[in-house]
Amino acid sequence: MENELFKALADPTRRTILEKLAHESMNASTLRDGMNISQPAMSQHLAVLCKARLVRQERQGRYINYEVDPDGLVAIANWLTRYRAYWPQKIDALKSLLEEMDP
Amino acid sequence: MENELFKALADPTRRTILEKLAHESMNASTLRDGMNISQPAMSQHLAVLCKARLVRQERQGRYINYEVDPDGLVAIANWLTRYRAYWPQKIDALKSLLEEMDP
DNA sequence: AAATCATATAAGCAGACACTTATGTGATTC
DNA sequence: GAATCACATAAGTGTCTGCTTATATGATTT
Repeated sequence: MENELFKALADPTRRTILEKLAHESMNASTLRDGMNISQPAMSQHLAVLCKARLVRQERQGRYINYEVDPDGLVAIANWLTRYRAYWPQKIDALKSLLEEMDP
Repeated sequence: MENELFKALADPTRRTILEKLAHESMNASTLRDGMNISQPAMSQHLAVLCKARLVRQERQGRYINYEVDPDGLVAIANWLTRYRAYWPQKIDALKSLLEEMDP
């Protein structure tokens, strides 16, 4: 759902979590390193991100490994397409996005 | 600022306003048509959207005309580029985004 | 210049949200 | 199978947010 997606992204702590996961998948405890946040808080944030399909989990023995879920990102891109008429002529941001993808 | 951007988009009423403006620029009073919302509420929402650079205003005689501001949209696209490694092979959403733009 | 009309601000309130501590669950290891 | 360890849920609290009504601002029109 669209609302869950944007609400999930509205919190800076969750965006930080997402960015960390984009760099490397890891479990919840490792995610906490360097972030001044309690264990339940991290658990709650991850639940919100999972529900928004921005993150997905996969049990890995004793730990649960969290990783970026492309589904949520695609949903944002889809949302952005509604405003394609308003892109400026120079779309550097989109250009770089494209260069990384196979046509 | 990134936080203002996502917080602005986190509210469904504001996303509705943005979508209406994407279809056609208009003033605040016209925007209210069909939306069960008070005049001050609309004014406050527009202020938030303007601050996030998703909407810009331009006085037009007696009215103020509001329109989509590409700056905010580009900022989202920029943010998305951080996760380009996670795009799936089939990127229909992005494809359609590109097809509308001149290379 | 006075009146009018579109928009902005003030003040206050109810609900949502992010955080905490305490406790529960559930898989793994010894 | 009992202990352990990662993670989830419960319950409570302060703050933020979006809404309202009332009032102010500020440009336009007569």
